[in-house]
Amino acid sequence: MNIGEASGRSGLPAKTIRYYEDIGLIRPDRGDNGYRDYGADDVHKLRFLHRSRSLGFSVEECRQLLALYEDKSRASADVKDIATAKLIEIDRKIRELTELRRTLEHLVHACHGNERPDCPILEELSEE
Amino acid sequence: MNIGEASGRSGLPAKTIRYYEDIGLIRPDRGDNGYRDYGADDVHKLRFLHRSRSLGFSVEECRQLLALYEDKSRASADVKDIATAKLIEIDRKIRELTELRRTLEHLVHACHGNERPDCPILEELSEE
DNA sequence: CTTGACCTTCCAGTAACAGGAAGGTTCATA
DNA sequence: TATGAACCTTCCTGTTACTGGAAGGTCAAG
Repeated sequence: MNIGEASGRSGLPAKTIRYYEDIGLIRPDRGDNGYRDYGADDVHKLRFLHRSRSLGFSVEECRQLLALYEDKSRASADVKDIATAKLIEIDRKIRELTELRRTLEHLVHACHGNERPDCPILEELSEE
Repeated sequence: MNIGEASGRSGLPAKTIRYYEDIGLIRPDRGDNGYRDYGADDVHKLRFLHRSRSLGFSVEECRQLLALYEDKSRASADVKDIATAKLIEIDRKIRELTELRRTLEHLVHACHGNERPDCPILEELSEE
């Protein structure tokens, strides 16, 4: 498929997809007309990139995560180490998002009006 | 306190803190010597910025989130709208992180060796 | 066979910092 | 009192991860 369809299916702008090719993240085939030609597996990778980028992982981290998929012989210890480190990082992000959510919900529902600016939530945020 | 201590307490590099001042996110006092002087509430805001940035919110989104704290009369509907939109976004991020975690864990523990590259996880990732 | 919607490369701009130079301030120590 | 380390300041440049736009080739429909 062309880049437009790959863009539509992955959610990434075509510009970004070309950029990811520039920096060597994805290597689509080329048709005789010079157009990029994406397969279903490319779209999977693009989706994955879209997600992990939006979740605060850097492009280099995404490159590592992607390597976990592409490594055919995933037995090596360093690959496992990377994955384990990412798992810890993901858990931390989930915890922080959950806290952020609680804080925000508190602000919206409970803390309306006059009990500011010395709202206890600000204190709460400074913990840990 | 000076910027160094504010940096230590918030986890943000001093460079970043100065940048956030440049773009109008935080307005610390200045001492007679020209040094920036941060209060405890400033540190709270910096912590908050640190977190929300690392979770994939843009600086402009962080500015909105911060406005929720700073808005003394938080009765206005648009502020509530912003907060509600952020809550939805946070929920989505949590869901996606949870999926990413599951995927990664699967890769590390279950999917080792030869069942690739047509691993079912890639199919799974393409859903939704 | 032209029109519009694709696609291409290339170059410039933006966002969100990070590094480093050049210089002022503060504080412990000699 | 002086000197040196460890702070701080502004300013300017560089990097990352895109984004927009120009200039031009391709393709399917009318």
